Amino acid sequence: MPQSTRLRRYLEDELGECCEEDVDQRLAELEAFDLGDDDRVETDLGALSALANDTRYRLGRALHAADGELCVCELVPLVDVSESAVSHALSTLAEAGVVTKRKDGRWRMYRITPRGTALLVALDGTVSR
Amino acid sequence: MPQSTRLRRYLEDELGECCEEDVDQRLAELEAFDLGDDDRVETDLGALSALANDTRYRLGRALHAADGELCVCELVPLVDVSESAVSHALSTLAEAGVVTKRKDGRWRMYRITPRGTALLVALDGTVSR
DNA sequence: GAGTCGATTGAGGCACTGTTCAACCGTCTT
DNA sequence: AAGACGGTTGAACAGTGCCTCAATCGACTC
Repeated sequence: MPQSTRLRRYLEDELGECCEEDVDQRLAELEAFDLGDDDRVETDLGALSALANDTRYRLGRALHAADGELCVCELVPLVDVSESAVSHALSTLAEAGVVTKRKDGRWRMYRITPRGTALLVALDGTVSR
Repeated sequence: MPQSTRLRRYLEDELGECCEEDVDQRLAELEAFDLGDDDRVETDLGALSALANDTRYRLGRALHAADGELCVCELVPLVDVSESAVSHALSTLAEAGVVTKRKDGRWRMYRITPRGTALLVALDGTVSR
């Protein structure tokens, strides 16, 4: 963490003039927030980014509502893009761990994962507030 | 929903040859998945998009870990971008309902919202699966 | 094995995102 | 009132993202 005189000033202000020690402790606390390991961050960003798109969000919603497998041909009519776009979208979702993919003859079946479900439930549980 | 002969074929296949009635019912079910009202979708996409960026995600994490208000000057050292970028990022997060903003003299305080917390907790509860 | 079908893949183009830089806005100090 | 300070805002530009089109692949049918 680079030196930040502004931060130091703020902390001295907030913690009162008490002592240098408290300021240092707070600086250490703040520094600790930073240590999300990068793999974890990348994975989380992947999941969030995957759902952060109209098409993919709607596909996720459909799979969540279906509460089971859906075939690509069932998903295509639910969104307003080409079949190719749906395939791209499902691929992105799968790579992000939001859905799983299964072959069944010439049909491809998709199912939402616990992670995808958890994110949608989190949104449902916090509507407008 | 546009006509989809492929879908109809799939449903007849899956449901067995039983009867036309079941196929129609299934089609109605699928159609029902679609009716997420658009405002809701937009809001959800806003929240997901807000967190789907390295800088904003880390800021959200820090505010979540802090479990209370943090000042901009405390957040700047935690991410590797300019102070201006942090301001932009916090503004985006606030507009998306992921954080709240409060003025305190010349300091600006930010705090994570229940919605932001819920999303991060959802991710934490579903690591690598 | 030729043809059909469901679905995926890659290329290309346009729109959007995220950052920095510079100017600016309130607040506090002196 | 002048200046310092914390923070925000807008413009500009590079980098991504998301879609469509065309080609392709594997599975099934005849």
